[in-house]
Amino acid sequence: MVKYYQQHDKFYVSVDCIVFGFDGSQLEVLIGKRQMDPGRGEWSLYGGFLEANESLQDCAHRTLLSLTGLDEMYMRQVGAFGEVDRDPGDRVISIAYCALINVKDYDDSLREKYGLEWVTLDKLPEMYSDHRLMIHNAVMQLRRRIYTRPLSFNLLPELFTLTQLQHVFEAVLGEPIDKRNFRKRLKQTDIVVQTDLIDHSSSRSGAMLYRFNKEKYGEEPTIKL
Amino acid sequence: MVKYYQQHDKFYVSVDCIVFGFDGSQLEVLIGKRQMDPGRGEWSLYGGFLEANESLQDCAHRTLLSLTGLDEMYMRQVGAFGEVDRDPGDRVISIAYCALINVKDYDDSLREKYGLEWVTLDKLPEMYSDHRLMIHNAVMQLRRRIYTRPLSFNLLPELFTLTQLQHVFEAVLGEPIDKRNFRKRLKQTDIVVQTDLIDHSSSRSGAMLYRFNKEKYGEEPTIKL
DNA sequence: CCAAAAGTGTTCCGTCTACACCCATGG
DNA sequence: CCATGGGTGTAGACGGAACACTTTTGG
Repeated sequence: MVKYYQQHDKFYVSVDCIVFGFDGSQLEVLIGKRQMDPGRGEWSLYGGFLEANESLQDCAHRTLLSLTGLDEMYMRQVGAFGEVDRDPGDRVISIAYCALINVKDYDDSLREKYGLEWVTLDKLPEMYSDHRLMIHNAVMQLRRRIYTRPLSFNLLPELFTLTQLQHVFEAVLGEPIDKRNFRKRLKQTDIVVQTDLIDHSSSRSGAMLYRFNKEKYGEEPTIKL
Repeated sequence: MVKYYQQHDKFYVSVDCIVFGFDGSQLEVLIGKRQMDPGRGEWSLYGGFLEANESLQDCAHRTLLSLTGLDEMYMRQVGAFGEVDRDPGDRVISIAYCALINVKDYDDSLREKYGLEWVTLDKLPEMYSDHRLMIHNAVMQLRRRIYTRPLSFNLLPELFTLTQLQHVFEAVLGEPIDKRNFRKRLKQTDIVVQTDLIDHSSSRSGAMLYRFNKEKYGEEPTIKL
């Protein structure tokens, strides 16, 4: 094979994953203490180096699969980070991806295996490299998109109550939402479907369980909430 | 220096620039026929390979400076593109940046030197690699941001009429806007300042010239238009 | 004098917001 | 029986959309 670009520099390329979960009232991020040098022991996102035969998406997917055991999840590129000295180990270009998962689906033994912790956004520690900026950008992206894309459901179980869904919105946006207005808007879309099941875990009288209307919103379309 | 990441693969990293201009009624992109193999002769964005001592931003800036002769311009990352076979020459990870320039400021001899053409969005030809996708994503980003960030001014001269400004919005959004409503909203912000100059180039009776209120909107803040 | 673009307000309608009470149930 | 969270409707404010005519002046 002809080598066209030989005269140019090559770089390490990595993917860093911002994994968001929801603890019932707040957004959480999965972070761990770095287990390699440099920066061993600093709080860090989980990432991996790009390999020759995989796309950026593939790399993010592979990283997230090993990390969570989950194969299908919401995943989206946040952006590329390329400051010269962003990584103290060597020059690394990193592409940040954010993922949303339902904490209940998450295999906690994997969390322990990798030494990871769920940390709520308001308690984020100082972090390795530019990982804090990555998280910040990911949150901003989430906020912009939550009202127009059906992504909140990725943070919830298959069945959820409307109150839980509202809590997700409040956690992402960082501000309270009026219950009646929220439900009114929901009803105007057909984005959630009522089931005949009732959840008794959080209320004496029980709350209706809903599910996301997957058929109509498969490919991340635009919604209006 | 200790080499921490030696066991990992390295990649060529490039920056591709989507340069938008405005011809008075439509958005245009600066593209050229590729002057190197592979893909020689195909329509392509202008890009450059990342060098060891520069950040992604720096690389985009360097590329745009050599291309346009302009040193300060609106520039923003669109995203990273990393499909395995996206570039027929070799594996290249490319970060797309979009820039907005005022065509009048542009040194046309540079355009000819690099063999570039202004092409309106509705006449985009087939393009090299994934450059069409990059342009598409850049346009979508522009549309999302135009009402909340003061970026339209980058496509116009220092002094402009309100009609010109409206045409920029219409070109970006791809749909007509009501003149009176547009001006009413503009007035509610203090984003433009009227000058006492009159433009006679497009009208018998002349139109007031305005300028962007730079002092208040220096660091790309949020506006509401 | 006429063609062409600039400039200017009002009304209506729909949307968003604020707001409070009853219900059902498990303990 | 009572504490807790679930569920529901309305009125008023606000913002966005639709809409047409007058003015200016260069040719």
